[in-house]
Amino acid sequence: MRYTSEQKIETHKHIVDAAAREFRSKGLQGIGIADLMSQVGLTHGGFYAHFKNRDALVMEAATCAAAQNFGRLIEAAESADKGKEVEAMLNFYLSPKHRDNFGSGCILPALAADIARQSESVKDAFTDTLKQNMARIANYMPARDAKNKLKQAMMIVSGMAGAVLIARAIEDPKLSDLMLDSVRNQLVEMYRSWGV
Amino acid sequence: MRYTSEQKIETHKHIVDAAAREFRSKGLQGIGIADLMSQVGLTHGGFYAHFKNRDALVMEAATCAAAQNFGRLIEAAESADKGKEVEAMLNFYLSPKHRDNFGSGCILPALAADIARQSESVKDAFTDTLKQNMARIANYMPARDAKNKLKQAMMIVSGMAGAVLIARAIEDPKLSDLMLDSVRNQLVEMYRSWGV
DNA sequence: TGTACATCAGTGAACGCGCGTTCACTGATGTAC
DNA sequence: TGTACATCAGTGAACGCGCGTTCACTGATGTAC
Repeated sequence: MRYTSEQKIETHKHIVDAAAREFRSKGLQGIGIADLMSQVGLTHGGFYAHFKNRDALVMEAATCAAAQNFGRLIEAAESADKGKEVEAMLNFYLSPKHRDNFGSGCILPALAADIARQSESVKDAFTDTLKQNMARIANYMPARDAKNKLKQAMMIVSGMAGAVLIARAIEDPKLSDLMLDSVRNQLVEMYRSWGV
Repeated sequence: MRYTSEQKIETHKHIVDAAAREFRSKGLQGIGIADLMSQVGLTHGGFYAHFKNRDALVMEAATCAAAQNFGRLIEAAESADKGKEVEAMLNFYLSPKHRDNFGSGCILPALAADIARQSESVKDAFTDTLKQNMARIANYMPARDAKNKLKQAMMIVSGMAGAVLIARAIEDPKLSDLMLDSVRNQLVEMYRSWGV
C-alpha cells in the first residue's frame, strides 16, 4: 500500500515518538522493533522503509526525547515569575511526578548511562543536543559571562539528574521523596547564594 | 569434578566479581552468562550450581559493586587530612579516571537507571546497600544532626553521580572535563558554605 | 589405614524463545501520455 | 479527463544468531564403615 508523502512523514514521526517514550521507559535495549511498530499500528517489516537500522532510530529518538523534555523544562522557566525561573525548573524536575514518569521525563536519568555505551555517532548526536539545551538553560543563570552561566547550569542539571536517577532506584518511597526534596532545597539555596 | 567447599566459595566470588565489573562496564543487559563464566575460566552450565537464575546474580553483583566503590570513596575520605574529607571524596569521584573506568567505578552513574527498571527485590537489595553507604558518607558532613547530615550527603552524592553520568555520555572531551571540574568546584564551595 | 559408595561442581549438547534484518509480494497512489 | 504503467509504504514469512535455562553425564573429593 502506497501512501502520500505527508503520511510517510507522519508515520515516521509516530515511530520516533513511540521510541522516544519506550526507550526512556524501558531502556535502549528494553524494547524491540516489532513491539515498537505494533504500538504505531504497523508490522515490523515496514520499519526499514523509515530507518537504515535500529541504531538510526536510537539516534533520532534520543534527539527527539531530549528536545521534548528540555523543552518542557524551559517552558516551566518561561511561565514563572521574573527571578523565579530556576526555582520553577527545580520544582518541575525534582518532583515525584517526573521521577515516576520515565517515558515522558528527562533523557539524562533515563538514558545517559545507555548512551555512554553506544557508538561514537550516537554520542555525537547526543552531545550536540545537550550543548544546545544546556545553553538554553544557562540563559537563566545569574553569572555575568556565558562560560560561568554554563558552569552554573551544569551544576544545576547534574544535581537534578543525579537526584532523579537515584530516587528512581530507591524502593523506599519516603527516602526517595527525601532525596528529591533535600536536593531541591539545597540547589535552590545554592542558586540564591549566587545572587540575583 | 567435585572440589572442596572453599574452592566453591572462591569460584562464586570470582563470578560475582566479574559480574560486578562487566555489568557496570556494559550494562545489566550488556553481558551474557556464557561470556561471564568464560571470564572466570568456566563453561555456562556451571552457573546454576551457584545461582538460582540470572536475577540472583544481578542482585549479588550490584551489592558487591556498591560495596567496592563506596568503600573506595570512604577510603579517600579516611586518608585525607582532618576537615578535608569531603574535598577528597569529590576529587576522587569527579576525576577523569573515574569517568573513564566504568567497570571499577560507582554503581550509580553506571547502573542506577537499569536498577530502577528491575524487579522490586533487586531494588530492595540496592536500597539497603545505598542506605548503609549513604549513612557512612553522611558521617563526614558538617550538619549537627543525623537527618541533616544525610540530606547533605544526598546533595553531594546526587551532584557527583549526575556529573559523572552526563560526562560519560558527552563525546567532546573538553566539555566532559568541564562538567567534572565545574561541578567539583561548586560542590566544594557549597560544602565550605556549610561551615566546618 | 584402606575400601566402597555418595556427593556435587563443572561440562557441553540441546531446547525454546525473542530479536534484528531480509525479501518476495501487495495494492493504493503518483505520474506520463 | 481517462488509461497504463511505475513507485514504494507496508505485510508477513523466513533466516540466523545469541541468550537463559535444562539435563544427562563426569570424575575428583567427602564420608561411612
